[in-house]
Amino acid sequence: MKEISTVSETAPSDTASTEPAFDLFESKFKALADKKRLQIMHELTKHGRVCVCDLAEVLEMAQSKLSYHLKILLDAGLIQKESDGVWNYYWLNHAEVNRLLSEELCCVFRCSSDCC
Amino acid sequence: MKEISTVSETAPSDTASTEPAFDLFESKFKALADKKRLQIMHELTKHGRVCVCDLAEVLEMAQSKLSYHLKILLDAGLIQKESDGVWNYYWLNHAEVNRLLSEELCCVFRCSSDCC
DNA sequence: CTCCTATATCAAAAATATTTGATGGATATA
DNA sequence: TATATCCATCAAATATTTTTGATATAGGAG
Repeated sequence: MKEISTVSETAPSDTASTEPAFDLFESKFKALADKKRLQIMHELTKHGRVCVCDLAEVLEMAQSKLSYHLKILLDAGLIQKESDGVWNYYWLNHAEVNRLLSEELCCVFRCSSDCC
Repeated sequence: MKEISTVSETAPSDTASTEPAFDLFESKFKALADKKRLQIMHELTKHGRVCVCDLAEVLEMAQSKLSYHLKILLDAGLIQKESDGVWNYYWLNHAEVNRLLSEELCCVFRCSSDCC
């Protein structure tokens, strides 16, 4: 063990309770940590409010798989949902996305139009 | 299938080749998608350049596990490394973190001091 | 040289996440 | 009512990640 510790200088009360909500961040980054889901987010960025059947067509993804991934994004609060009869529409939760991601990612996820 | 497609209006050339580098983003978000690794990032945010043995002590994490997670962060380009004799030091790659994450996350990961 | 510490890496086990195909409920349409 | 579409959910099969304990390497101290 190193003798001169640069770590223990912090207050001893610097423990779990005062730490940020890593669980929450973890779930959000987990939701982003998948190429398929990033593609979904990107489609929503480009097209706004899209129904599941159109998404499935554009992304060439099996319906049940798409449903699975949409649920993960929804549970993480990154997208929002609304039903209209038989159709279910999804769109980005821009507030949440902006809260999380840098402006540099705006071309990909943050804005719906030409912000870059 | 819905009759009035709002999707097919985009150019037909709107396919894979013109899409963002989702693979790259995936790997970076994957690296962030773990509570342990977020804790590591947070420690580096707070303390700057830290050696592995100190990190292991603060985080109460087995050495081999810590090594595993550090490697994932390093491979994702989120942290950087330097050896000094037997000791290996790690610190945040602020440029990369800022490129990825919002300013709102600065208290957690982006800045080393009181920027919020 | 010998011993000790710091750290990476490896392989097996355990835990999680994803894919797939099937099923069922809800709504629309004839 | 009968039938078709949209979509969520479920269970089983796969695939990927993480943990764990053991081992290996390299640098310092004596």
